[in-house]
Amino acid sequence: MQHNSQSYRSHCPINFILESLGDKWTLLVVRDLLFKGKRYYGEFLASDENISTNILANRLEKLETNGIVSRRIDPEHKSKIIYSLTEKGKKLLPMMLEMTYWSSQYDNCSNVDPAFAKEFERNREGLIKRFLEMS
Amino acid sequence: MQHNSQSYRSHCPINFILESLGDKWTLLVVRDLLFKGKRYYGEFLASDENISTNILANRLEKLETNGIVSRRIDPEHKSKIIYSLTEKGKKLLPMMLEMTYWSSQYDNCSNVDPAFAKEFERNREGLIKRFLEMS
DNA sequence: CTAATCCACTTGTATTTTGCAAGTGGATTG
DNA sequence: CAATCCACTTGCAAAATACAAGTGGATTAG
Repeated sequence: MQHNSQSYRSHCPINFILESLGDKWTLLVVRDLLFKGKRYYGEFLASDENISTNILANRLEKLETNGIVSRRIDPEHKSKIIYSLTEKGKKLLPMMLEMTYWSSQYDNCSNVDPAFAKEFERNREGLIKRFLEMS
Repeated sequence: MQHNSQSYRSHCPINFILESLGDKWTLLVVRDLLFKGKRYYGEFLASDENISTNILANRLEKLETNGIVSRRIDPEHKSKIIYSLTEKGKKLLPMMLEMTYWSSQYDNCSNVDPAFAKEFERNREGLIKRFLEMS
């Protein structure tokens, strides 16, 4: 499941990120962690896109293997597991915001707050900082 | 193959971009158009990652359907087809540069020029403009 | 103390997508 | 006019995905 340096198709940076995150589900988990404050398996399962439980388990495992997500036991409920983003995971924020901005321009049913696009154009750095403090 | 507004799993912007571009191959084609000046089917086929010809044909079709890539006949060789990015496709550049920057930080075999990361940190807007003029 | 419930998964199976090899058909070149 | 180039298409085996059901340990309710 994990890559060693020889198993990559190439060392192009675009290819590198695609081999870690390039599928239809993985970034939805990152989104839930980054923007929606989700932390539990059951919370990811409950997202609008209806991810299946085996796919979710597999993606969380890959994300942990790749050092993007970490797991720990909830100290208050010892049968629960808390997922969170590592530093490496949090550094995906600027890319995620660019994705959000692009989609807000081209999805005519987008649920992005129109104020976001304006704020992003006007004060991108400030927005990034604010989101980082949140997460 | 194409989406209508009801067929999306959700209207989350991250989900929107994933449904257009979220797989292990599509963005490699965008990369070749954006950064490598490729224009012909055979050039995409020849990339380092070894995309299969049926997958390439399928992804080019989806990209065209989604308005990210356009096709025209090469006026100088009428049996050749030139692929190029639309405006919508070119607007993926900032996201692609964020991906490149992230990978350059975390792939220890990255082939990204170390000067890129420094320039990106120092003068992101200028870099984006320069790349856009190129493409 | 015990039964029911919650939680984070795992398992099984049908369907879909992918990867690989080979082939096609029209335009161009020699 | 035969060979080659180009942009695909086809067939098939292997892998990944979707959906439904089940599991096993910890917590809660009575």
